[in-house]
Order: sequence, then structure tokens, then C-alpha cells
Amino acid sequence: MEKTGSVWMRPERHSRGPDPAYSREQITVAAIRIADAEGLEAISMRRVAREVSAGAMSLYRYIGSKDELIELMVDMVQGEEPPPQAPSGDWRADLEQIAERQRDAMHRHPWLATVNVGRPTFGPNTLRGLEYALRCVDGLGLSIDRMLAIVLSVSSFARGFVQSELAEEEARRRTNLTEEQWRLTQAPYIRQILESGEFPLVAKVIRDAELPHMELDRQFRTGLAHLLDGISAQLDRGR
Amino acid sequence: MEKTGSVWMRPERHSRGPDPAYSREQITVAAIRIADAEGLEAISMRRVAREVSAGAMSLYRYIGSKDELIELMVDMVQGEEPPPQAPSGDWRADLEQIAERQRDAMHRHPWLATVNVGRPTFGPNTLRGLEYALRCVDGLGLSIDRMLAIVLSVSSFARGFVQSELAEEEARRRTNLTEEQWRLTQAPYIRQILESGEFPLVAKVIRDAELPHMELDRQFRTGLAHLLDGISAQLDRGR
DNA sequence: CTCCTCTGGGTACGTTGTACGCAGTGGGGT
DNA sequence: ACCCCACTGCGTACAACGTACCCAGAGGAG
Repeated sequence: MEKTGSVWMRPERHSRGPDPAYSREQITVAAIRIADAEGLEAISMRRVAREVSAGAMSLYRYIGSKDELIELMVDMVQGEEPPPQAPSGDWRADLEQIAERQRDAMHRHPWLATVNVGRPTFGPNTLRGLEYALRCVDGLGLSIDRMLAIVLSVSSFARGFVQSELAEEEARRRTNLTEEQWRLTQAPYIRQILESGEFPLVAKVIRDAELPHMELDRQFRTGLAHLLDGISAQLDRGR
Repeated sequence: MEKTGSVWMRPERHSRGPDPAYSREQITVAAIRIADAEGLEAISMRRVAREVSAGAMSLYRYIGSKDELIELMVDMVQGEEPPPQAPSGDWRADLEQIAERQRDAMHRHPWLATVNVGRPTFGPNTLRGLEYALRCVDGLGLSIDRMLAIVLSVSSFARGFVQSELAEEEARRRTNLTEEQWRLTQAPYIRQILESGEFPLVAKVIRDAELPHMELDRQFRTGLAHLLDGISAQLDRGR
């Protein structure tokens, strides 16, 4: 097994020996299924191997390490909904759509929001997405740096926002407590905050936090609109 | 040891037995020092215990679990630079400062950008920061939801941006490779991307990515300014 | 037919979080 | 003054982890 070279270059091997019983794709799909159902921390080599009915060590014939598996997962998810053939010409609408799709992907796969942090993946699907995003803001007379900055701003906003969205619910999954138990352990502290009078605005937020779901969609769109308004204003202003 | 109740309510105990030899604060400080120097993945109970010259299991007299330790770390860092006594009255400048300080904190403690994802911390310092941020946009005639949405947008943008900033360098730390080795394993794949002609804009980005450090500060400020411009426009437009 | 490479996977090692138990310590009640 | 016992620090133990290493068997290449 050659350890040299990126994941994305390693060929699906097979020349002399017996036919491989599994495939990188099959393993990646299984891992994604587990992460969707049980969270990212449920991903272990033994667990994934069990999912495809393989021995734990057999996976290493296909995948160099667990980190590599996760890179494959991220890139596969990125390819679930490929970008359009070409930008529409309306860069604002296109960027809006990109952000919306990124958010959708993170909602389908909540682990995605927490995992592609601190490790840049350069898989083919990810690259295609980045290339498309850059094309959306190409031809506006911007330098490549400016273009990248805009794309980076939009996708950073999307990722940051969804992270905030998923924070509470993901944390609740991590600790294996039921809603009842959680409320039992956390309630006294929350009550203390409300009654202390030290954080009046936070208290108001907690009290009025009954409107969660439809509102978040609107909040996302609003925040994104703010960002795009700002970008648009800069474009009008020159350059 | 009562497992019930939030971390933030558990008192620093001591009534009958011998004096505690350590303290929650001392342990948290040690953990932060380790994470700063060696990354978050270097944090283990045994490693932290060694740092304070304690037995591994002794830490559990002060801290309920590793996750709790990390919550304490996050909140302590949040308290490094407390918010001003009161907002200045210029909400735009205040939000700008908040975002800038969050970014500074994540740069001082790179693990912060990757850790307070998917687990909301409600420590006293974090709450103080949130309360202050809400005060900055209070009195503008906005509903509490609108206020929260604005604060959330700004801090989400900051976190997302810094994550993108730190992605590459953090990934390089994770794998224990030197710059030389990294270039050696990754270079062929990068070259392939450049030469394939399939991703012309990505290729241009890679080629022109010689301007890294001062530029990121400017990119952050520009993106943030876009966002704030958008918010400002919405405020002028009414409500 | 015989290699020799490649297969799946069992075993093993070091590290992790943490449950449990134990000896020692020192303030509170008598 | 005494003793009790709540509390201390911490050693041992266990299950689960990532993965290095090894080996038996399979099957194209010569």
C-alpha cells in the first residue's frame, strides 16, 4: 500500500489477486448512512466495517485512514446535488442558491457542519462546486482575490449560520439524554439566569424562543440578503 | 458527586475533608495552555492531569467529564477580554468591534473555532458577551427576534470566516507532516488540477495565492462591512 | 503449473474516557 | 479530647478506539 499521494489520486486497485469484495464508494455510503442516523461520533472503523459486513481491518485495503474516510464522505455529499451547468447571469440569485444548497446539505447531514472545519477537502465534487461559485462572480470586472473573498464570505456565512442552528439540537444528541432528562438537569440553571436579572435581553430571548422552525429559514434568508446587499452596494460603488 | 445540574451551578466544594489540592480554574488554564500549544486533539484527561502534576482520575473531583472541561475552556477564553461596560451608541461600530474581538480570540486559540460548534455553551462569560451584543442593537425599535438575528448573523459570519482562515493551517498541524513532506504528497494532485484545465478559476486562485496574511485581515473587514451595510440598509428602509 | 501479488481479516498494541474502590485526612459533634 | 465520616487524591480496570502486522487463500501472469 503506497501511502504517498492524495486520496483523490489513489486508483481503485485490482490487477493480479482476487476481485475486491467491497468498494470505496460502498464504504463511504455506509459511513454516511451511519453518521446521518447516529451522529459523527458513531463513526468508527469497526462500526463502518460491520455496516458493510466486512472485517474491521479490511477497510484499510480501500481507505488509508479514518480521516481519509471522512474526506471521502464530505466530498460525496458535496456531489449529491451538482451545481448547474453554467451560472444564470444573475450573480446575486446564483450566490443565493449556492448558500441555500449548502444549508440544505448541512441539514440533510448535520455532521457536515461540524466536520469540514479545520480540514480543507479538495475532492472533485468540492472543486466543481468551488469552480462554479467562482464562475458566478466572474466577468464582473473583479480581481480573482475579490472574487474569492465574495465566495468565501457567502459560504462562511452559510456554514456559520447553520452551525448556530444545529448547535443546540446536536448537543442534545451528543449527551444521550431524553428531552425530559435534559430539561431536568438544565432547567435550574436556566431559571437562575431568568431570575437573576443580570441578563435581561438574554432572558427575553429565552422566553420568546417559541418560534423556532419557520423563523430560522427567514432569519437565514434575511442575514444572507444583508450580506448580498452589502456586496451589491460595493459593486455599484465602482470596481 | 452529584451528577445533577449544570456545570456552572456546581459549587467549588470543600467543607469537611482535606483541602483540595487543585482547582477547576487551575485545571482549565492548564488545558487551555495545552490546546494552544499542541492543538485540541492533544487534550486528554491524562495529559491535562500531568500538566498540573495530578493523577488522571483526580480531575474528576473537579470536573464531571471531558466535555465539561471543554465547556469551561470555551467560557474562560470568552472572559479573557470582557465586553465594555455599555455600548457606545454606534451599533455599527460596536458590532464591528465584537466581530473583530471574536476573530482575535479564535486566532489566539485556534481550537476555539473548531470546538464551539455543535455545542452551545452558556457559561457566565459567554452570557455576558451575548447580553452585551444584544444591548448594542437594543433601542433601535427592533423586535427581540430581529435583534437576535442580527447578532447571530454577525457572529456566524465571524466564526465561519475564521474557520476558513484556519482550515489549511490547522489541517497541516493535524497530520504531523512537515511543510516539505506535505508539499511532496499533495503536490502531484495540485499539479493535476492546474494542468487538467477543468478548473480554470480554481487554478488561478491557487497560482495567485501568494498574498496571504495582510490580505485576510482586509478580506474579513470587507466581508463584515458588506454584512453591516446590508443590515444598515434594512434599518434605514424602515422598522 | 507455478509464482507472486493481492485479497479479507484475525490478533495485538498503545491510547482513550471514565467507573470503582481504597487509604489517608481533618473538621464537627460529642 | 476523642472518634466518625465526608471528603481527598489516585491506582486499577475495562471497554472502545485507530491501526500496525501477519497470515491463509485466491487467481492472473509467466
